[in-house]
Amino acid sequence: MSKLPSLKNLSYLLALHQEQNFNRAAAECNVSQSTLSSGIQNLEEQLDCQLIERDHKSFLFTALGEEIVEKARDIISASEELLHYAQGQGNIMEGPLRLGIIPTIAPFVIGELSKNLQNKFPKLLLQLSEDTTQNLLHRLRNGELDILLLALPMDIQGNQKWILGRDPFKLVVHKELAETVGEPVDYDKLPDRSIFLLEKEHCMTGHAVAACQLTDSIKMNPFTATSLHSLVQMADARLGATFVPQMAIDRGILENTDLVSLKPTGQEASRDIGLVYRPTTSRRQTFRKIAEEIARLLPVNTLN
Amino acid sequence: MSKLPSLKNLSYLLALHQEQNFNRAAAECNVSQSTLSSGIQNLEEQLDCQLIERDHKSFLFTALGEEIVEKARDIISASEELLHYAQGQGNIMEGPLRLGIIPTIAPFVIGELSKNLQNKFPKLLLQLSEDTTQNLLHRLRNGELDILLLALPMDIQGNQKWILGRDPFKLVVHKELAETVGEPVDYDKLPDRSIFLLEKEHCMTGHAVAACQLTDSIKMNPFTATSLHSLVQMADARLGATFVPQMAIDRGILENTDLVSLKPTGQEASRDIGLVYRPTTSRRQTFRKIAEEIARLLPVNTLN
DNA sequence: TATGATAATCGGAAATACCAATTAAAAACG
DNA sequence: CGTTTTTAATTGGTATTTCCGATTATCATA
Repeated sequence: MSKLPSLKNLSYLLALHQEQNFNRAAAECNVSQSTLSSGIQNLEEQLDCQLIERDHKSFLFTALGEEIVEKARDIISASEELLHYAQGQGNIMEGPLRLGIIPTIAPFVIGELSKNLQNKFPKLLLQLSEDTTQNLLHRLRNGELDILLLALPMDIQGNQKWILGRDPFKLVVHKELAETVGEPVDYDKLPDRSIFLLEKEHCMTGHAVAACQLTDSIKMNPFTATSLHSLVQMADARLGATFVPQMAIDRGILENTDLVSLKPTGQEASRDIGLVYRPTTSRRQTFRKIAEEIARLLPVNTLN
Repeated sequence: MSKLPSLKNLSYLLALHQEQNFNRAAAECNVSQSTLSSGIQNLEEQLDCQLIERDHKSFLFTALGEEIVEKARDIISASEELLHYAQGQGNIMEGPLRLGIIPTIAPFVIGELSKNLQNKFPKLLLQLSEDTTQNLLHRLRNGELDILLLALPMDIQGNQKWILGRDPFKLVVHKELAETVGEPVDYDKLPDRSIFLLEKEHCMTGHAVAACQLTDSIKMNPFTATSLHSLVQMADARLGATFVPQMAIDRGILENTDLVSLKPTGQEASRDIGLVYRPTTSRRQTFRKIAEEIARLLPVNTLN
């Protein structure tokens, strides 16, 4: 049997893939350019295949090379995890944990979550990152993040998930409008173009429209906001109505406003909140404990 | 950041864990005993923890050591998989595939299966292994096998599964007895102690009893057989009745006998057939293709 | 045509991996 | 009870590997 590739060479390959440049990749690995260059050649020899196509100045990863990079990433991160696990004497709730959260969830959980985790697992180093679902999934794949807190349903590609709980949507209107709309909401009683939503980059827009059975698009205003807090301000200024998730209301987003929240049309007008991770992770147990902590903070906890 | 452990040292650790002896482990790795010894010490130093307790003659793996072994196994096998994948130029249906099958499934699928796989994937090297569910699960965990074909429901521990299809149970009796029993079967019409089953090591016994709603244990004969073929022979000799899975009948297990098969009591008197694999595998795509091939051979294919 | 950037190559130095032989300690045996 | 066998650790020396700095070759571009 031929010799296994060395982790060192695999990490050279990853650095090269990330930097797309031998010098920078070498610097990244704290080795000389010549070392990295021969490391890659060495690897190609051992694997008996071409990983990069060289055209005498620059280079390109081959299709096979890209696939090897994917696999190498898993191996390197599993090795890092082993190292970290051993050095922590088997304590799984120790060291860095990189958690990505979408903007329509983050502000309403990170306060409580980081406080609780700090108390229960003082050696855990929570590193939060707020971004859109698509960017987060990309960064999870890259190994830049460990787990994601997302709203579902959603195409999570090759990843795995746990559904932690449910977060109902509420229609938020100025209190002087509440009477005319009724409860559950009759959208027909709202003026045309009076419902404001977030930019389409935010998955909440789609989730809210689907969950609340808001099919009549004439009711929607073409202006889109970039944050829930903006939407609330607009509603408070009597520009119209909007949807707000229950968890935001629980954390007081409507305080100091003249807004009221109404139950929207639709039996279960809600989004699911889930934790997403790579299927190849070796930290399921750690993630599970994080899942339990987050689930306790949700309006409806459905983690089994 | 401290240096990653080398794959070489991790493989020394695995060999030591398997052999529980430095000399044999060293031989296994084709290195001298001193090399392996210092390799392990090296690893302990790098990981900054004690992996084995030495008592001046023998040694014992520490709890942490055992856990590190588990993780190391995943890393080594992922690396082997990467190597193999690269050397096969990305062809996932190439090289050895170690498949474990329980004895109440194996004889009825391996013929067709290996023929079909041979045709479709001539470079695939199928290595079959027949054993009980418990032993197979143990060997899967050890990395000795890649995937298992089992009957479900079953505690598959930390592993993952695909349900491939359903396999109905039939009550098999001598044709002269068929009239008196009726269809669907009325167990009360059978003499006491007239139902023969397999040894309790075979999961089929439990599955058949549960699925066919055979609660009245007085009907069962305390003698237990070691194979379905024995059971059939006993039924043919008019010693009693027995349960046989549809897939066995489809493959002609009742040919050249005077037996008939009857539909047992119970709406869906059947077992599920599933493929089980380690959650940390990197060969899902390969396994999926195997799953499709197997599913086509089952009485009821439910693979989505 | 010169300049700068890039990746590959080469030769020597440093680090390491490895082995054979030896030691130390305990277990098995007579 | 002493001898032999088995086991893992240690030691010292050798072979191998890894790594770097310097150099070369190639191309882009100024």
